[in-house]
Amino acid sequence: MLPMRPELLKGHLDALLLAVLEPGPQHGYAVIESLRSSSDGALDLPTGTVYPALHRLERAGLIASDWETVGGRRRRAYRLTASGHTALREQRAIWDQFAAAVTAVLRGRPWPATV
Amino acid sequence: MLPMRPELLKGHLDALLLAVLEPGPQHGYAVIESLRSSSDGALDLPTGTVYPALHRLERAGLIASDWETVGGRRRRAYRLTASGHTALREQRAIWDQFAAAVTAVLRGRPWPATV
DNA sequence: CTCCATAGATAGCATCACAAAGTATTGTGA
DNA sequence: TCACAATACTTTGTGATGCTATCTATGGAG
Repeated sequence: MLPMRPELLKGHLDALLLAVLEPGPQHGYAVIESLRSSSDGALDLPTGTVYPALHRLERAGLIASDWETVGGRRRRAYRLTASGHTALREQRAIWDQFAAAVTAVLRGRPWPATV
Repeated sequence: MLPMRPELLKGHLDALLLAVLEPGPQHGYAVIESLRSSSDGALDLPTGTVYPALHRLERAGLIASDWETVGGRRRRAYRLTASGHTALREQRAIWDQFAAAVTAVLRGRPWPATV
């Protein structure tokens, strides 16, 4: 698995985090592992990327957190808010468009008119 | 067509430019129009984005340029170098991986083991 | 007792697309 | 004739954001 260039993720991280939290609450460390496992190691994000991003999403009101203690360890469980669910829907649509556009250009073929 | 958030493109622009230049030389202004038309308006990049990016690619040796005058207007025709062709191949592979990983996470399904 | 996995935080940096402003030429419409 | 759009290129500065590096802390394995 090639190491992912850092900048590639820019602007797409929020969508990934929201998507990972969609099935149910998770704490930060678990989010990192979810991303890694569900992408077969392709998305192996450092804590310095994920934790600040979660804080940002919480400030934006897209997720909320509760502290919990499990096995003597404090952890913060994040869950999607209503706005978070809405944002995730939008982000998915934006990603689909973006991905289709980039793929079309990279393939050198014109945009598929029939979508 | 939704306005594309700026950061989404980060790290992917080089691949797009190389791909547009693959069929043959083009000048900057034409590159912008190629991107717009081949993405049905989704990729409508400002000159302040494209021209510096072309300079960057030229400094990196992935493209080369020749000045030409057409109808009294000076324009710079860019073409892929050998390194540029190689880079484009790599970038396509990287994009495919990245797109597959993001799509998998957004779809909430595990990475397809059979690729 | 040391080391690793778990769990979290953050300061500072680097990258890069973009906004905004400018130069210059050609063609068009009033 | 004169304003304006389209063509064509350039550059300065800024903002957003992911990453590196470093730090704190606990629990279990060896």
